[in-house]
Amino acid sequence: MDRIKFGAAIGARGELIASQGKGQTVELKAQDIVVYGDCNPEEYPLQPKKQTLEYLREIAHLRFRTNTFAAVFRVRHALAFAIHQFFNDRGFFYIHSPIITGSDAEGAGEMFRVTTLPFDGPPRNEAGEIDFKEDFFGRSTNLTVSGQLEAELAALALSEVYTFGPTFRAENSNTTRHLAEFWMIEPEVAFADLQDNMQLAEDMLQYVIKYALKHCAEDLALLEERLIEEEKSKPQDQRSEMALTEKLHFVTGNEFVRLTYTEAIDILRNSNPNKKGKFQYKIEGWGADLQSEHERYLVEKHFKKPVILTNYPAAIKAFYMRQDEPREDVPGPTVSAMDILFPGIGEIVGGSQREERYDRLVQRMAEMHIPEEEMQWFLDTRRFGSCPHAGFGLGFERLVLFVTGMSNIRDVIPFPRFPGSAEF
RNA sequence: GCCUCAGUAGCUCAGUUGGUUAGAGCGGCGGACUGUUAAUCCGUAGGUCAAAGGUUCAAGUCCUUUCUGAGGCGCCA
Repeated sequence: MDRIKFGAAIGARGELIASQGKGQTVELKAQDIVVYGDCNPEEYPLQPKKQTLEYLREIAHLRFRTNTFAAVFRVRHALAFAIHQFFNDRGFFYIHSPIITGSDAEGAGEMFRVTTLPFDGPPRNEAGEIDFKEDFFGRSTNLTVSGQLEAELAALALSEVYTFGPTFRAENSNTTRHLAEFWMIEPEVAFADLQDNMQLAEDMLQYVIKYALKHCAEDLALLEERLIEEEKSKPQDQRSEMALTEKLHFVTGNEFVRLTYTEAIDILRNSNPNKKGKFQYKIEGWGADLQSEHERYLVEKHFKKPVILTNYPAAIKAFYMRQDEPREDVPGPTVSAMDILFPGIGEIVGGSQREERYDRLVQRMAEMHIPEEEMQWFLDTRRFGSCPHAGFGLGFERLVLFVTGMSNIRDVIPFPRFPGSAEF
């Protein structure tokens, strides 16, 4: 008995009987107990008490053993499984897009270089530049920032596809919702337009959240309890209006609000915080990108539910998004983009109908200085049997963040990678 | 990358306008008790106050730099 300390691994054999204790129905009346692994409590970093998430993050190799993280990772599993099930039920094919990519023209952010060249004295060409022809792949390569372009290639053959894999961004991002290595789901659908795209995203989000509510009830209850405890120490006005499961039911039971960027600007321009100068960035006119504070206002104050914003100004969006027909009531050119904004998380989905018209796409690439010669393989989809299609990217960890009610994205992935940290 | 806040025992924290030997709870160890659920009671050990430098008769407390962590912003999913 002396060896059974907190954290020890034991095996017990005995009779399962009705329990007299509170909060449990059965208990094991042990006949014999084996200690498999001792655990010295003086050295063991975990203790049977509340410990901060920041501290547990520093011992991420042991934090699986806490109730909170065990619950988080079971929910994470359920969500991943539900995503595959959702797409499979709808006839989508799971495509494995490459993790090492030769493309660096996607413009989705800074990339991590993949190389086997030596750092001291790499081979150089006649101009004195590093000669990547000598590198492992015979060219410069990076870790992928998105599987979208490859998914488009597959969609134009298999019609309905999705990717679900690791994604890497070398941005120096220090926030509660960014990681350098994260998992992204990217469906891509042929013959779909922006409306279809929005519907697919909303259906998917509601499906997987319902799945979690149904299959992770105990874990969500534990996480909800944790949140309620945590909020007791916060001032009244910072507490959330809904408990976790109530919030999830609300999202699955209500349609997302859909509005255009232009409509959103009108709402924001006439909003109280804008008139009273409460926004750090005042909304002056049409064309500027929305700041976090603006998105939060729309989602958390104005509509109080998930919001899908569409038809952003072309100037602030990616080259591959489909150009809209000009409209008299819209001040400038727009594209068929959509961002889904969730309370507390911000952007959880970013997508668009794709520009399927070869000439328009090439023209746009030229405007944005995307080297055409490196993108021939992508342009081939538009040269040979192009068709309307649409897709989006869902940040998996942001979804897990929302469903578990955790507040830092570093706590919903087992071993988070972020600037200055790649431990374990 | 920018801004703000924080770093005191294994963990969670208190430490007043700078002023004698730096405190508590939990955890550990020793004992008592026990159908317990974060058990309880008694006793006990445990600290280079993140690091370096400075101001001062005197620094956990003030200043500078560095490191680490958190939050906000930007980049985005």
